[in-house]
Amino acid sequence: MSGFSEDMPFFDEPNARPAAPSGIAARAMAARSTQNSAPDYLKGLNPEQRLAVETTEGPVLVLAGAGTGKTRVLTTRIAHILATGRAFPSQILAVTFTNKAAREMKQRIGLLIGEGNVEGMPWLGTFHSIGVKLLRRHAELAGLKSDFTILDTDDVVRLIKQLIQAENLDDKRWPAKQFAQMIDNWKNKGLGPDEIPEGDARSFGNGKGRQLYKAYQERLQTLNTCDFGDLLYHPIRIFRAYPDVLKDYHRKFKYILVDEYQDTNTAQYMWLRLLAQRPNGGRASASADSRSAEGRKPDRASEPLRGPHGGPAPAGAEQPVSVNICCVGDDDQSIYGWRGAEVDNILRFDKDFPGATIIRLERNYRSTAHILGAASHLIAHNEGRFGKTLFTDRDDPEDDKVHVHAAWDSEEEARAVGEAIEAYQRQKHNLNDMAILVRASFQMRAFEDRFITLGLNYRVIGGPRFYERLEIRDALAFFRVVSNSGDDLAFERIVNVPKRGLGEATIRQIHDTARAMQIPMLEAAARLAESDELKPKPRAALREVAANFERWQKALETTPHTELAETILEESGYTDMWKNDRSAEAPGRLENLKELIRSMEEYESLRAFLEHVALVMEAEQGESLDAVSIMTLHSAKGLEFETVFLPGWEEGLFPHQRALDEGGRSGLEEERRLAYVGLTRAKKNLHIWFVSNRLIHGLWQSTIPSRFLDELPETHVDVADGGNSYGGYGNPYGGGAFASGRGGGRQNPYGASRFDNIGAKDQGSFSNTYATPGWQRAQANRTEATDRNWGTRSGHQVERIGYGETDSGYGAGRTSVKGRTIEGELVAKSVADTPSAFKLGDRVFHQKFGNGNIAAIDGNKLTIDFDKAGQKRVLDGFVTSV
DNA sequence: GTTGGCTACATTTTT
DNA sequence: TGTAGCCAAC
Repeated sequence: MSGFSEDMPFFDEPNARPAAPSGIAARAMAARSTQNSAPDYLKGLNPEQRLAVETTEGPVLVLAGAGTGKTRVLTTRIAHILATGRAFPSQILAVTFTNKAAREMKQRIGLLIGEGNVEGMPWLGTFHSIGVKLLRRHAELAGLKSDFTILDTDDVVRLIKQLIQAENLDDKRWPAKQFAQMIDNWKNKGLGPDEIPEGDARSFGNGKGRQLYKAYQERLQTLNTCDFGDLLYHPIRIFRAYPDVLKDYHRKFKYILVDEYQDTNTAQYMWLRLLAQRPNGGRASASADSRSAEGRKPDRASEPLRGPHGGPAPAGAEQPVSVNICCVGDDDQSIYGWRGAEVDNILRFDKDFPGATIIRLERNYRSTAHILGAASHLIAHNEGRFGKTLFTDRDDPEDDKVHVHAAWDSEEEARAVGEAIEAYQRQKHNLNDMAILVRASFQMRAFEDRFITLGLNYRVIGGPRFYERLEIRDALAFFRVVSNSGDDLAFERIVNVPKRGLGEATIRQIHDTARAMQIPMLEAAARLAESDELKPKPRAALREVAANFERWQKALETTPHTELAETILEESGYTDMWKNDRSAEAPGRLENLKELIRSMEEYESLRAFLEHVALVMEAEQGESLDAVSIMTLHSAKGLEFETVFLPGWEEGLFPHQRALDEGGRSGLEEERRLAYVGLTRAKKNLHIWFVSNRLIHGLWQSTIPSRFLDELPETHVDVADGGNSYGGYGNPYGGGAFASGRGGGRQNPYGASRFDNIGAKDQGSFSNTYATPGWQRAQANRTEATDRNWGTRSGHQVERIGYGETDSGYGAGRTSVKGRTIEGELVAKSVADTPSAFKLGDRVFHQKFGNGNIAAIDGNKLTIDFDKAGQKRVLDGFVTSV
């Protein structure tokens, strides 16, 4: 039943501690016992870090502030467990959130313990990759075969769309994408179709939500596939339904480590608890030093699994005891609440794992005292946190304060940031050491434009990835069908690629046949090709397709997979299709296909490769180029840079209006944590910017400085760009003007911000950048540079890490302006319906663009021909009659 | 099967 | 304002 395979030798291991491993570990132990001095790997740890490493038994929560050596603690802890012979590698489970983190840990552990020296590695990976590993072993318990494939989000949406249509629902009214999101949310909470709240079920598809969810799960099963959520959800269900399976894992894993615990969602939490909590008296807790038993409080002990449907722990009435679980995280860096992460998981750790040791890492090795001071002061405005105060011994009077700058609008902001970067560059700073971290991706555009004109190398990180490119998906679809002929979604994607004259009608017919006979579409296609139900042309085409796949599937056993992959792309006519394509992207796509084949070499089989692609969506990129990084604050988590620029600190953008509207106070707190993450990325230099005018949805809006600026402590901040009255530092951090209630209706309740007047000095300088040659060149260049993933223009290089050809939308910003105060006036009303007080041809004045004549009026939106700035659309509230 | 015009929408994103 | 996605028309 348990289906353990050969690489789990521990079943024969004695119950007692394993014999000490060989190699470095043994030497470490020897060194320890003979000289009574710490082994090498412990050297250089501070006392808290060392405590976190050496407290191996019982539940431990390490609250690791930004830059306090979190990864080091985790990896050293693993090394320590191994070196002291507490466990074999295979008895350690280490979970991370991202592949990047997993990779980094693997590397570091390899360095610490010497790769060749230990038999096997710990189970180290992302929740999802470990989920796959588990699920492959017990696939049959989830109604799958062990060679199941993993669908990507695109497939999921297409599948759901089919189901919605099959239910005769209007797929416009009930968007598949939305439902996919709902399913994902449910799975993130560990909810199956029968467990979702009635309200949820009713809210979609004329009350057919539950039915659709069920149909979806059934469909996945017949296709022998999983979605991402299933990788967590199935193991949880298996653990619950088959206690003996779970028990095997209880015996297996003696030590569990979790990275970024603040980001766990409910499902991940359940998964962890199932693995970590075991029946009392079980031998699994034998190694515990009894701390966990002693300190147990009654409250949660009888409630083994929290959550709406957290059934009883498999062990029944026995009191659960947790293993040696060590979670590392930082509640102040929890920024993924919007996708289901529960900060609460970390805040409640000591209740969930009674008797937990909590260790704080507060000594920061990254940033200057000014940066830390600013960050700490800001984050202190949040309630509901463990409370940590980062400190550093560093005390260099040369260190710069945190700079706050004002700019008139986003262009000026980009220009000024560009200048600052060039200034640093002149002081021999590397571009690689600088980063611009934005709240929303639409902000990136201004910087890109500017840097292209300047010829400044930059690198955009984030966005759609390698595997999401059209040609990669197509190629993978071919491979998937070869690997799993039941993968109808992949089949549908490529039956008619390249074009073979198989239109909708034929595909429908294949579909229907497949459904009727309960066979995969590929097989149905093969049968149809042999029948006379089709017209000669599609029939011949199908016959060829079927013959191709049959041949490739046979070849799978005999041909090396890279070779086969190449053959498939050749024989299917796919490569030719792009070779014959004259469009600009075609060569790049062929290049990507080559890259794909090349990357397959590292994997031992086609299946292994497909799994890798499904789980690891990032394209690994060399960073040979010296370039400024531009990315969102979210993707900056975990990174550090010498110099950091944080533009766009304005109300509505940061904190984002939507976070405020939808998340209320907790939304605001998450935004604040995001700000904290941003601040703490900087090692030495930190520059924050805000503008007074921003173009949002094509309209110029006046903005007010972010409340977060007022939350920065005066002592560590230097407000740059002098020359104007900032109204002194009156009411610096406005004592909780917004600390109560959820945002309140009005946006600027702390009116007396010390930043209110900054930027005003620019009034009257109608910098007409649009008309400059520079701007126009930037426009022209932009298209060219962004069309390719790698644009090389006259020595200037642009790198897009993870960006595919779909340059996913710049347009973004704020959805609604309701309730938003602009220059002291509530705009909501005027946006809605108040007709403009102006007439066509009126002469008006605008702060940014100067004088002009009204060319068109659309409600309160005016199109104005400005004398200098050309035609612009602005809200009527921003112009005055002349 | 492609193309153009229309509409809806515009935060963050991993796996 | 920009764009993606969809449908109707060639």
